[in-house]
Amino acid sequence: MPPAPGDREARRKDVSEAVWRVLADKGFGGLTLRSVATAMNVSTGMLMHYFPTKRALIAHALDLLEKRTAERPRRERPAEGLASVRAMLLDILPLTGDDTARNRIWVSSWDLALADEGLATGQADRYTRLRATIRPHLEAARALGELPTTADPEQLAATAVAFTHGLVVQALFDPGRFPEGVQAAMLDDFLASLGPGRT
Amino acid sequence: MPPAPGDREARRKDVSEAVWRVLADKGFGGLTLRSVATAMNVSTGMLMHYFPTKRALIAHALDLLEKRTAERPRRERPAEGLASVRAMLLDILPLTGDDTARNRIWVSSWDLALADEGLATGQADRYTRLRATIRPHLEAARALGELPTTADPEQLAATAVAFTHGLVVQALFDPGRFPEGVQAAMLDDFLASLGPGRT
DNA sequence: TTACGTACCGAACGCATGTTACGTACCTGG
DNA sequence: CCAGGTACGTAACATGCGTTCGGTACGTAA
Repeated sequence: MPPAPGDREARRKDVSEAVWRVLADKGFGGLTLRSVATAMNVSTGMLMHYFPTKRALIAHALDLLEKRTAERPRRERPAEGLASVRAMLLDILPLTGDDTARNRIWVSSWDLALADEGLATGQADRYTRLRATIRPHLEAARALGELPTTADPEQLAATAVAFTHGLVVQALFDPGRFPEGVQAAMLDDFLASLGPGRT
Repeated sequence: MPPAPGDREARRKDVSEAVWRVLADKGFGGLTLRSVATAMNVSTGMLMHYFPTKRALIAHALDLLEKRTAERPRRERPAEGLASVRAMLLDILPLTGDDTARNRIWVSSWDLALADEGLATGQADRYTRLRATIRPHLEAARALGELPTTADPEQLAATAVAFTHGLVVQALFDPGRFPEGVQAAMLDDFLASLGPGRT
């Protein structure tokens, strides 16, 4: 029997940490077995014990990205409606260092995803799920009178996601111009513009 | 003297075409001297005659991307104000095959740009210029009463760019869900929501 | 104890990459 | 005509990559 049955998951966690560090400052283009190995001061052969091929490592990196995104600390959800949408989008924006790293890695993964059909549909599904998560809150907002009665929640969800991720990209490239306050103000103005009150 | 002084630029144009083809379906991660060479049925040595190093080839690819973006066919600009902004943003969205390829290559370049400080500031500057191009039209729109008098043109330009590029990314990954009509409708609704009329 | 399977290292392999060197064809200037 | 420089192609080079292989240490099972 294996000498340390519980260590295996612990080791994989160590590898995950090293993969994350590499991705955060080199991106997927700089993700290599040796870079990960030297980042945790082990040999490449050790990596192969836990991830038999590089595809497996990349798959693990993407899983890790999705997992860390799902398990990131989130704001409490305030009252239903646009306030909830605001909290969800604030949780996406690169306001803290961790958020910045996570977003940076997501953007980096797009190069890979666009070149691989399987990864591309995975990313498309992820967007679909994100819109589906936001949509009920927009429906609630409409019911509360925070949106025009003619508003299309599905389309608005796509618009909100578009605004948010477009802001993410601009903020990643020019963090000095998009500090936390600016991002929050842009989000608030964007959400306010969705409100009813026009002819 | 060189045997064909005018051919040099013609040859570089051929190389550009091959580089473009490679980028369009492999991205920057798949841009290699041999992939370009085989894409135009020549040897790698021939490439080195025109681009002595790979950095030069990458720099040329980025220049090409910027040039093709700048020189792409554009809609006529209608009346000043939001209608002009609409035309500018429509010119960005991936509505045609060429637009899709161009946007795909831009997104692919972000992985490279985020890992290289020089390229990152270049991309940041590009965004600054794009916002600066849109901003005067937003000021005109405000003067025309198409925007609230309290509107901040610089911030609105950033918001419009964010919405547009966020939509670009979603559309690239899920073109079936974002056909031309959907993208245009989203843009129109987004611009309409900026209008005055609220308390 | 022995036997065995796991964990891991270090070195090597095969391959693709960027780059360089050498050779040849060709056009141009004298 | 010839001399020389340019435009390639061919072949080799060194490097870094993913992957494989033998070997050692160790803990468990019998």
